[in-house]
Amino acid sequence: MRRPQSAPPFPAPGHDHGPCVKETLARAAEAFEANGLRLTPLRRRVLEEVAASHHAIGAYEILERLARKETTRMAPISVYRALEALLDAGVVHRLESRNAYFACHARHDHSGARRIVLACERCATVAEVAAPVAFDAIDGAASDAGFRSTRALVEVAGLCTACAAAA
Amino acid sequence: MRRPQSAPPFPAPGHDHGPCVKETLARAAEAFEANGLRLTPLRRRVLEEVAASHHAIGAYEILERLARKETTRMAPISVYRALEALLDAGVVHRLESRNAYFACHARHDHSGARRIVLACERCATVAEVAAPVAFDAIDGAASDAGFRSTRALVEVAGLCTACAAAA
DNA sequence: ACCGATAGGAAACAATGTAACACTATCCGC
DNA sequence: GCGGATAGTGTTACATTGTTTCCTATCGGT
Repeated sequence: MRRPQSAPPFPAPGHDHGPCVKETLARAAEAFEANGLRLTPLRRRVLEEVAASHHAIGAYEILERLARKETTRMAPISVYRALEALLDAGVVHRLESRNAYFACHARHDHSGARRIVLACERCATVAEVAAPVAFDAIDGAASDAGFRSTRALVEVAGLCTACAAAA
Repeated sequence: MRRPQSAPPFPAPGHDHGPCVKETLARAAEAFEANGLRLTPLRRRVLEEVAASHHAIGAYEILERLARKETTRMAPISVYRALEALLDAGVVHRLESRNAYFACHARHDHSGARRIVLACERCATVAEVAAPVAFDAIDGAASDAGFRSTRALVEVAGLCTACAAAA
């Protein structure tokens, strides 16, 4: 059975992105609230930049974009601190293989984070999908090797639906 | 069936490391030869540093260790170029989640590279194991999402046999 | 001898990420 | 309301990781 997706992981090319951002911000507010933390203006601005697309974006790119909008240029550390808070809150993830950050566009459980990341090599769009079988197999292989795994990172490069069709 | 390993992926704590290095160097010479390239002194020295342990090591750490041995300090670019050649030859891999490099201590097929990387959080030892089921599951999940995958990166953090026993 | 491919030295730079310290804001218990 | 604890931010400087550019050398084939 081809497990159906409630929402397609890759957004349609010309989709209305407004709701994506809005929902992400709402989830962020919720997540911070739930941990007794605050979605401050700084964190909100950083999150807005990250969530502005379905691409992974570098920390300095965020810095650059905010600087263009805001007349004052903040220090890198400010962006990194905001990113850390957003990562902890689970509303932003890090694409390790590219040292970049992307917004989590779905309301899922991130304790455990057993989701794989798909990154399109052509359009740079990033999506996450659940893959329990894959993680079970990874844990099994690790365990067979006498390894007690605590966290598995899976990042897949390839072509998203639209780019595969275009190619 | 618990697929048996010809050699245990994690070396015994006090194992004789000499043969590991020797075999890795031999495989490197072979791999370069096969591609019409050369295992030059520089590349050999860099490889020796990487292969000196079963840990992942940073490029600048390699630079540092060579500088200590050699009176002359080379430029970072030299190490990076050597590493690139070694990566291409498949005798060194990169631990993406830590921006570090480790020697491949087994003679396996690198076209495709469907192996997962296990990195001990306590002793920093790195090992690779085959996990065809995991990669099949990853490809399946990607494909279900309409993603055509070309390369999957799997890095697992946890505790190796020895460290799990010690903990 | 000459050519193209391979290899590497030197200097500067680019990109990514942190440490240390000072300060303000907010919340909570009394 | 006061005082301490925690959370959040600014500023400066620094650390780590990786690259661009230009030039020189070496090797193998013709």
